Amino acid sequence: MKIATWNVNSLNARWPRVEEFLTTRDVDVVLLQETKQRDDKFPSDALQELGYSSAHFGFNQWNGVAILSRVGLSEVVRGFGDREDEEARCIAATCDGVRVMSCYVPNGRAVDNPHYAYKLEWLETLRLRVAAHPKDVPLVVGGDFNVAPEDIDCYDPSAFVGATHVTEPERTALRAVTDEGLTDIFRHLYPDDVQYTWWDYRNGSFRRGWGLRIDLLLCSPHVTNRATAAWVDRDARKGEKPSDHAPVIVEFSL
DNA sequence: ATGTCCCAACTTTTGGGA
Repeated sequence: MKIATWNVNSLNARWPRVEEFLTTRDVDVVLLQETKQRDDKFPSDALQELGYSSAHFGFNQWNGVAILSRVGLSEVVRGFGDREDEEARCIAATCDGVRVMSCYVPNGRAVDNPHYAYKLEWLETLRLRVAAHPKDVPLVVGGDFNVAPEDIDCYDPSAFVGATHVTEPERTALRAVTDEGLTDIFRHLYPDDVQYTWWDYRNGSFRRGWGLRIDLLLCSPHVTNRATAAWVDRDARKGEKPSDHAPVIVEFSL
């Protein structure tokens, strides 16, 4: 089984690349973030024609998350349901016995911005949802976490002093999620590999190798113990109209 | 530090977000 996560930065703008990905990468489940769509604009029919059932959670031009699956999709839960002004940042479903969650963690914007506190709160809510998950059901929590877990996941930690994505509170909040029994599968399989998943559109960051590894697949032991490989699909960051994020894929034997 | 991209809108340029 192959599960991918990909922040597409607008599904509408990215449709040709998403279609290319689905027809060439042979993935069973895809977790999307930043679809930037309302549910009624989501291309579920076009996805079905490509062989994927889908579920989407989106209110407007911001955020938006989805799950695509060609191995079944049931028990869909949209969002956390924890606040009146909830944003579309989380959706869960069961695909072939694996519970998957597609997460778009708030960016945080700046350490002194209210959005940063919101980011930490959001991660704590995610931790509670993971803690409440039955331990006998395989779980993969994937998405754009907007946190580089360690310095190895940042092209230049000195350039990020005082910036979001690398601060200790963010890393601690992310670690609190994984401490509930999940494993950052890429780092687990390749402890020393330097790989990034996001490069700013500006400054020629991709060409210069200025990236961060902020898109993660957090796996429960059932999946972690059966994982055979994980990789970043850097080719998806190249070519015509790419997202600023590359997909991350995990392969495991059910 | 900021060389881009994407979206909405009292749209053909601007502002917000990343």
